Amino acid sequence: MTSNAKTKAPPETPAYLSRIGEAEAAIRRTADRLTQPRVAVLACLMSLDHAASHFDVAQALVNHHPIDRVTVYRVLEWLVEVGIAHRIAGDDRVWRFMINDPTASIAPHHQHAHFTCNSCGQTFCLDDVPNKLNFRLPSGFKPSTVDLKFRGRCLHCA
Amino acid sequence: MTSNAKTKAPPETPAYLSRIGEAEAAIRRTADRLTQPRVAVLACLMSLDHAASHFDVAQALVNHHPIDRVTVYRVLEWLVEVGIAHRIAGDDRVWRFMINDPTASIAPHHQHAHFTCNSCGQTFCLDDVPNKLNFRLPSGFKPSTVDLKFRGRCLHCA
DNA sequence: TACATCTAACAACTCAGTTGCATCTAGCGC
DNA sequence: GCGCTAGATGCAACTGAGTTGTTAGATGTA
Repeated sequence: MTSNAKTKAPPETPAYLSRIGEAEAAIRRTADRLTQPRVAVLACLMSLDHAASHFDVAQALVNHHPIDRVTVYRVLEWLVEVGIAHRIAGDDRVWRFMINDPTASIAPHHQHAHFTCNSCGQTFCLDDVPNKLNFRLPSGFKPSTVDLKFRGRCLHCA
Repeated sequence: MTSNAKTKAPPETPAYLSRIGEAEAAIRRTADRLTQPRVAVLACLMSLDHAASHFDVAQALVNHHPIDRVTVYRVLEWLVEVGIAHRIAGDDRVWRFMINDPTASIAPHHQHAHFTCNSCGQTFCLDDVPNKLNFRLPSGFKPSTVDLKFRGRCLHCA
């Protein structure tokens, strides 16, 4: 990256680079292999406070860790499989991914809440869903998981 | 439809046919045109107690009212636009549609709950979401709508 | 270091949903 | 009842997210 095509310097140190070590440690804790794409994708998710699509991740890594889009899909799927991340179905038919809260690692996200901002479009993960919502299901319905989704304005756009 | 190609009689009167009149009346209440596809699609949705995808609708109508799939998409979108139906984003990246409760026609479905059955895969609409769930959002988040989604076993599969 | 196994990259594919455009028709005026 | 016109339908082609198959390459272990 030279200066001939750009007039002002791009941000040369993306936030996710500082999470590389943390990501490596988390991947080592799984029984699976430590690879560059896994580290980069996980570090990227760790650096965000909101859910990211496969495209967001690939875009964030394109300068320092260019990764094939199929690999991004597979790594994200693997992160969900090993319990490091979870996926969120958006309104635009796009999966978004977010790191699980490590403090809730035993039964991650069986009770879940998300907030999607109508202004910036980002989805945030809200933990601490109470075990008993004051909602009465019709008789005959036996729920096993609950997903609570809010829409409105996030703290950045308020 | 004669008996030469079939050995046993198919169900010749799909449930939606009995809703044709009701559907026509609802469409007349809008300012828009009364067309065969609109009537058929709306009658089909009216005959179901669960949410249907565009494919489900097209499939249900294929014998008596074969409709182009693009038209199904457009009619479903129109039904949402005029407030007769609403759409639900599923976990399989497929939109599903369901009639709005006419008794809640003023502010339809700003507070909404759905139940997706892990066994039969169908999505049901649960009305009567309380105005105040006992859930505290982090400060800075200003919600305008809530969508509560349960997963488990429905009353048919329990 | 050699090897077996798992992973990444590439290409091609599937499928839900969209767009463009020509044709048709519901509803209105006459 | 007839003709006109805005708006709806049907067809074909497209888009874009996500998946699958296969081969080459990287990883961890003996």
